[in-house]
Amino acid sequence: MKVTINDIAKAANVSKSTVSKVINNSPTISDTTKRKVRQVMSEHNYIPSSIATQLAKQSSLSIGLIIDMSRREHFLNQFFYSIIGGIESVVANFNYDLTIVNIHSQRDNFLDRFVLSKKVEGIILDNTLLDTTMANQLLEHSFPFTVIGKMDGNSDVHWVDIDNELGGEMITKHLIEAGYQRIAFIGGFNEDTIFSQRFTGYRDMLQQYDIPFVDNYVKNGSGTTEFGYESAKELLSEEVKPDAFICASNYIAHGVLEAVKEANFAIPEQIGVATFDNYPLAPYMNPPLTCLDNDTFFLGEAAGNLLMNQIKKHTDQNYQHFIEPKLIVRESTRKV
Amino acid sequence: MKVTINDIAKAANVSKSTVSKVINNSPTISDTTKRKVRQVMSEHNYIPSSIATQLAKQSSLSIGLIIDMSRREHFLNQFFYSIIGGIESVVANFNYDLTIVNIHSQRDNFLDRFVLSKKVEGIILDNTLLDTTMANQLLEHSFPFTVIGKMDGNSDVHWVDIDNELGGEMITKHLIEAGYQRIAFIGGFNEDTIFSQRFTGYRDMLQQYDIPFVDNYVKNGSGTTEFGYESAKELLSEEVKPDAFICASNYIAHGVLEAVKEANFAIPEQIGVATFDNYPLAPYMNPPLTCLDNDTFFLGEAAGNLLMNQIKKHTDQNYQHFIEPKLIVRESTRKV
DNA sequence: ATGACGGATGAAAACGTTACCATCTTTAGA
DNA sequence: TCTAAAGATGGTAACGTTTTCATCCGTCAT
Repeated sequence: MKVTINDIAKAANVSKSTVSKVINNSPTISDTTKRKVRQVMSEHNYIPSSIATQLAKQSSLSIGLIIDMSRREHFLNQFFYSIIGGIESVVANFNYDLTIVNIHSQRDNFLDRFVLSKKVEGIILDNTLLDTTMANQLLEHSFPFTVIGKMDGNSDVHWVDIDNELGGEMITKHLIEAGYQRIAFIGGFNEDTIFSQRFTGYRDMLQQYDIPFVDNYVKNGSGTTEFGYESAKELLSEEVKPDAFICASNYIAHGVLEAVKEANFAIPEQIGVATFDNYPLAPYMNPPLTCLDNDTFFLGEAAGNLLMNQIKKHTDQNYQHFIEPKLIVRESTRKV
Repeated sequence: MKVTINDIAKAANVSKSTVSKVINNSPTISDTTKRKVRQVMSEHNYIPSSIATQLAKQSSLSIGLIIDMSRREHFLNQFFYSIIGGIESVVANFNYDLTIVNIHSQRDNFLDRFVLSKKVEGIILDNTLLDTTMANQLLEHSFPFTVIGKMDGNSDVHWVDIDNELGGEMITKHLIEAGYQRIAFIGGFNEDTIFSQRFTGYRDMLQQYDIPFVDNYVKNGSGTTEFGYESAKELLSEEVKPDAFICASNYIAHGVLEAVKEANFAIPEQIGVATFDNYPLAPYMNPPLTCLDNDTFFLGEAAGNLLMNQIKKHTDQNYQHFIEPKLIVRESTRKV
């Protein structure tokens, strides 16, 4: 029924070692033999068993990406597609495959079943998914893993993250240099460390430019469009209004945009609006929105490289690092 | 170094057959032996090798999802996350894992290397990715596969698809019943079979209600915001204007919305706007957009079930079927 | 007391490769 | 002509499980 290396060996009148060497294109096999064996292989429709090869070579040629599908708001999820694209592009170079594992449908035994059993040779996961116990277990087994998202404290773990604090600085600096004076920050920045990092960048940059930090200009709430709308409306009705809004998400930005238009202020001439996390429709808003663009494909690549270097035991000089976001300036902040 | 089943057997003073049976919780092993062996296993930090198990059991417990990352506009890509979620949720029930393979970075040998070598036991792919050659090869090897997207002609292949024609009918019917009379269809419907299916549904429903089909009300071009804007602007400047727009994508819808507002028509009172493919920001548009919602998670589940049934050799009575889209009515079409 | 049976366990053969080392055949150099 | 080295190929032991039988040992019915 199923054709194996033995069948080929017999049919080609050689030993199975020879067949194996032909498969792996060993230089010690003569060209004539190679031709003959390959001929027989294709006549018999022979494909070597991946699993047997894995066992003999002691390598599964796959890595795992751990996610939690139950959390819709998860960072990894939001940029899932491009992060995967980045990871895939690097592991494919090594002939590795990428297996997705939903930690939520595996909860307890996923480490044993999937990881330590060596079904994959390394894993990539989000920092919110990695608790101390798991980290220790992985380190203990010296099982290769890479974290997406900054890890404090543990100098052994490899991680890569978007530099959100820098992002906060960049977007703030841009607004200041564009001529805006009273910059508000609308976000749910306490819910999530990402937001609080961005907020820190915002505050630091104000200070750097000697612009007073106005407590009231910072709105902290849910990340909804309604919240953005209400916050902007409220701020715009004050004596001394902000002349620019930094929005923590595109949902918030939509609300802010509405409120500003409703109050009949011109964007960007009177009010500037910028938001984090560039998204496909941002260039098509009215006006097109200035955004911070996180190169999540590159983030995936970086994570993939960090992991593959561990697996291949290449030393990685810089295994904890940030990726710079890019500022994409569009109409919504072109004051001049 | 690495602890195997033999080490456990020795340490527990039993044969490795016994250890194996304990691992698989065979009922023929006495409770005392089970306890003893389990004790030893955990003392030695023993985890059975997944690969060896795969070889012995002749089963890899994984399936593959084939995608083409180079095509950003790809249907599978657009709803990647929720489709994956659906697939994962069903395969996880069978203890299977999901491996993502980018056909683009594998082009030639992916079938041999990944599929026929049995690295995965079945695959799921998009109908645009499956040419006749590949289909025949898979069928010839009786390798389980399931297609996302309708397949004409071949009665053997398992597929599941969103019923786009029905979707076109539903959205058109809704507009008609909401009281709109002259419904335009803005899309790039020739580029893609999805759009042409939707267009068919639109035309059929007009006919069903004896509403004349106005050639000029159908705009066929690129799927961009600009195209939507220009099309709507043009149509709104005509003698007999449309009073409703069906947009093939949310990009187009943005453009249409702009043009309608600019021309100072009230939505939904004077002009109705509806679009395909519900997206997160749709409820937060001004006004919130009526959309067709494709339950892509469910689509993933359906594909997963189709595939697992093949792998488990359960006969599937209905292995070619459509999934009904859902209409989500929002402000943009609430004429009354 | 004996035979049959059922419950536990073990021995050994798969599963389908790779990799090490030995062997055999040429070929080149002296 | 002989020897050493290089070039091809094969034998066999891994790789780490599962699975099929066979065996052993009590126990129970006759």
